[in-house]
Amino acid sequence: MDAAGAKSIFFNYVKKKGLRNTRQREVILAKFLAAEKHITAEDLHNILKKTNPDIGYATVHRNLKLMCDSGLAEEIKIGGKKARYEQKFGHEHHDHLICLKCGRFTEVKDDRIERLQDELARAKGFSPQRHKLEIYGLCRKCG
Amino acid sequence: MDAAGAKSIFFNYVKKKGLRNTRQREVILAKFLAAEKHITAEDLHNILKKTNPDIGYATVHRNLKLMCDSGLAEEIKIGGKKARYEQKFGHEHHDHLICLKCGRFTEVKDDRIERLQDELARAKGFSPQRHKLEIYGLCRKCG
DNA sequence: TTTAGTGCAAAGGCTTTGCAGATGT
DNA sequence: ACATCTGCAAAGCCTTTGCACTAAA
Repeated sequence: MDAAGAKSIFFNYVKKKGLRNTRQREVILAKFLAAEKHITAEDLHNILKKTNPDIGYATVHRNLKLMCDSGLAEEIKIGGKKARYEQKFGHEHHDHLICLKCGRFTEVKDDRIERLQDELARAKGFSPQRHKLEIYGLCRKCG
Repeated sequence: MDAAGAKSIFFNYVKKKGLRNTRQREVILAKFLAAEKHITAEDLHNILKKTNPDIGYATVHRNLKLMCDSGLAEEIKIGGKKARYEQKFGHEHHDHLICLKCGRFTEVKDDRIERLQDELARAKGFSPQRHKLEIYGLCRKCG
């Protein structure tokens, strides 16, 4: 699915909720979709300031939260540092390899692990809904 | 290993680092070891206040950090909320099932998952050191 | 007696909220 | 019109730090 698709998902959600389609909301969404994978609210705000210096930090936060509610974005916090936001749409679930030296993330996924996680949870009488797997270590460059 | 063993690990570390063995340090450690598995700094501070009302919050934080450095404790942050501290000692690595309704944690572990994680990382040229797996869903009671 | 440790309060770092004015619908 | 949205600044929340004093070694 392309950015236009994501846009319509988001604005359908907004409409359904009786919320409004503002100039800021539109540009925040557009820049978010065009941005790198794991962006912070601050980074996004900085990008926005170039073209829309009037947009406030709070508005960026409010809209990122709304994007998460709509299912378009997901908040991830790594190491208790500031939140990062990831596009979920057209972007299937994955886990992260996080380099302890350079801090870069790599996305990975393994169906066998996914399946085992599910089994493991169910074996404990738990109904899994989602999960987060982060593997910390050294990447190829830093190792 | 018992609490006495944990204590000596910690104070050996403290000594080796040229640090000191204070009254506060001793009681913070003792209460931490006696406390529930995933305690927050605030909870620990509250417990301490009962017997040692003079101990400050900052001191609790400072000592929890020291316990982490010594390898005795581990800081875990779940959902970006306040940090929780876990006893690592005599307590092998495990993952967490986290109930979205009641918030309770359950510890789980599966060697097959551990192995696959390792393989997966290495296949990407990554040298894994540690990882964190959190599975969110509903526990038996809340499901 | 020297240097780490402590308690307090203040400062940080990030996120959230209150408010008055602006703006979609 | 009227409720949502926005920008600003202030407040929150938790953690960390600066400082003068206390206390290990």
